[in-house]
Amino acid sequence: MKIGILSQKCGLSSHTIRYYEKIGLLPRAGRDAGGRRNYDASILTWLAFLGRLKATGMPIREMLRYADLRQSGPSTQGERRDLLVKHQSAVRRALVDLQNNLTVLENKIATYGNSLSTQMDEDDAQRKPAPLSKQRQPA
Amino acid sequence: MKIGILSQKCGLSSHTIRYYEKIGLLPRAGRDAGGRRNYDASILTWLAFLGRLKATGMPIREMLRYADLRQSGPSTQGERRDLLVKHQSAVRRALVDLQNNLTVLENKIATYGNSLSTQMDEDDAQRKPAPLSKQRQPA
DNA sequence: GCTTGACTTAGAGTGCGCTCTACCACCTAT
DNA sequence: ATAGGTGGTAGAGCGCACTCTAAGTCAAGC
Repeated sequence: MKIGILSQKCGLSSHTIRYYEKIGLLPRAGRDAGGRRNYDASILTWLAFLGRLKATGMPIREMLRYADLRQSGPSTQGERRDLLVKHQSAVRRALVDLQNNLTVLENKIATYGNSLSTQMDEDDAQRKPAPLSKQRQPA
Repeated sequence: MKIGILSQKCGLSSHTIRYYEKIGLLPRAGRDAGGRRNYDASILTWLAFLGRLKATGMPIREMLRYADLRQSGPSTQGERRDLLVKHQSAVRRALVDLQNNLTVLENKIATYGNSLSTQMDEDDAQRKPAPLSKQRQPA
């Protein structure tokens, strides 16, 4: 499979695929006679997995760490598992935070609904302070 | 309240607070005789609200839109509500996606658990393709 | 009255994750 | 044989959201 086809199948641009290879997220692809990358379908599984990590907010640095462990063979399975478990916790915290913030947003919208031409001028007057727990936002 | 105190109270750096004012997220602060910003406690409510929007992934452009509507007085309440409702939907979708992706991650970790020294060499072999629904990731 | 430190401005720099450009090589169809 | 499309590399540029620097002002404490 050439890079253009892979690009269509995985939804990343050829540019991005080459970039991923350059930084080490993808293994160096085999080449044809003319030096063009030639992919095996198996790369799609790996790209899909990377997509999951990305969609759950894992920074590229960390994906790289995982990719490196993977390259190093089966002896690194434990470490890889640890990395995923750690990430899992982070995602769970992010999920809880997002849920809380959504609830606050819903309450806020409800007050808008109630106060169409009521006493509210300052729309930012929160009724319930509601815990703004430690956000997962980068410091 | 001077900017340093506000900074401590809201958890943003003085730099960031000035930056927010510069781009229009915060109203131009009143100044003392020496030209220094002097804040009223009410700004904290607004900053907290901005924090919620940020924590739910709203880009600054959109917060700016909201801030501008707010500046324009109560006649913009409907528009502000619409903006929040739209954002709410986006957050809900993001939440569902995150939940799905977390589930996939959990399954993956489970297979790691099962396959300590089993047939698995390629850790990225997914069992169930599991819908990688349209992600909220910027295209 | 002099130092210290929090403040002011404009604007430069940073880190992330791409995204695009320039320019060249190759391959296929007409 | 040539034109167009696809690919290659190196490296510049971009959008976002800050973050920091430089150079100066001002008020308070010793």
